[in-house]
Amino acid sequence: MQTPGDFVREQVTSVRSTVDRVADSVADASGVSAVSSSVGDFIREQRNAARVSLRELARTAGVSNPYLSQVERGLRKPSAEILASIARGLKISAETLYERAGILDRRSGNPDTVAAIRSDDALSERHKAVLLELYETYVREHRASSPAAS
Amino acid sequence: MQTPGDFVREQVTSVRSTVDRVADSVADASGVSAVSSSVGDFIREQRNAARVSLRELARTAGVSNPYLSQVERGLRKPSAEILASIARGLKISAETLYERAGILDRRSGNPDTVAAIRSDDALSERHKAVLLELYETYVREHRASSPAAS
DNA sequence: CCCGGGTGCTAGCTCCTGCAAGCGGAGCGG
DNA sequence: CCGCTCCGCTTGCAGGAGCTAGCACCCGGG
Repeated sequence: MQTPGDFVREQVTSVRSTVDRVADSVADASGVSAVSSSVGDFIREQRNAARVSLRELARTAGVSNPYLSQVERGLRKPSAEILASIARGLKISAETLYERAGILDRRSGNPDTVAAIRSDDALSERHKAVLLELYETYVREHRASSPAAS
Repeated sequence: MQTPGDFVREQVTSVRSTVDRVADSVADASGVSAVSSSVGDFIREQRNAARVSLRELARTAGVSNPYLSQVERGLRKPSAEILASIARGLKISAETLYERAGILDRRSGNPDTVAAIRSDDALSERHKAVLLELYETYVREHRASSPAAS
């Protein structure tokens, strides 16, 4: 029989490829300190953190590369549809970009993520354990890369 | 120019119409009949439910009345900014309109957990993406194994 | 040396959003 | 009947979104 700990490890391993990429961008993110004021800056930051060229992001997002260039530099104000496409290309949530673009107000404060996961009855206990394990790992990484917190 | 009395009356009317609409939608909730396909239909429904004229909504939303007319009839595709203004004028959440407009796909699962992860600033965007992806996978698995959950 | 392919950016165009102006119709007081 | 105000809609236009084509630059290989 498998212990819960083993199961957690197995799950984490199963998403390793994705995590590896994330680890890369986190390692990169240590140098990223500038607070982006506009959406474009934020997009460019995320793109650079992901080590993706402008043209490649344009391709995966289904946008023309000149237009993406102009958006990143703040020369054009992309529509929500384009923002959603870019978010998809960057593998981040559309809400985040909308928020940066000022078309979506920030959601309620800072709820406890751990509590939310623990009390979520759409998850089995084992899945909760996986998510919590991964979550705490990420938080540790984040703290290590941005000591400015607290 | 507007007298203070008019202003008060306007506010009272606004509140009352909101209450009316809530009551309506509650009564409606028993059987959702009118499913609006486009955003415009939904806006018009909400406006009619609020007993507000097109011109008045246009005024409170800060949009021109001809344009609002065209939006409601599906002749124009409003930008997210305009949608946000209209949502404000209708006193409904922007997310709802975005969802109707197809520029925001509401994720599956417990919205509280999703919101918690999204608004957790101890996580990078890419970490959020990983956690959300994993979370959704788990929720789907859970639903598949226990279809009894409503 | 030059060529192919990569990077990001500029020029010019088309299409459509969003607005101001104006239309006909409905209700209401004189 | 006329004049006024509201309703929603149509028209024509300015401006910007988003694209295609092409620019300059850099790098590795023939």
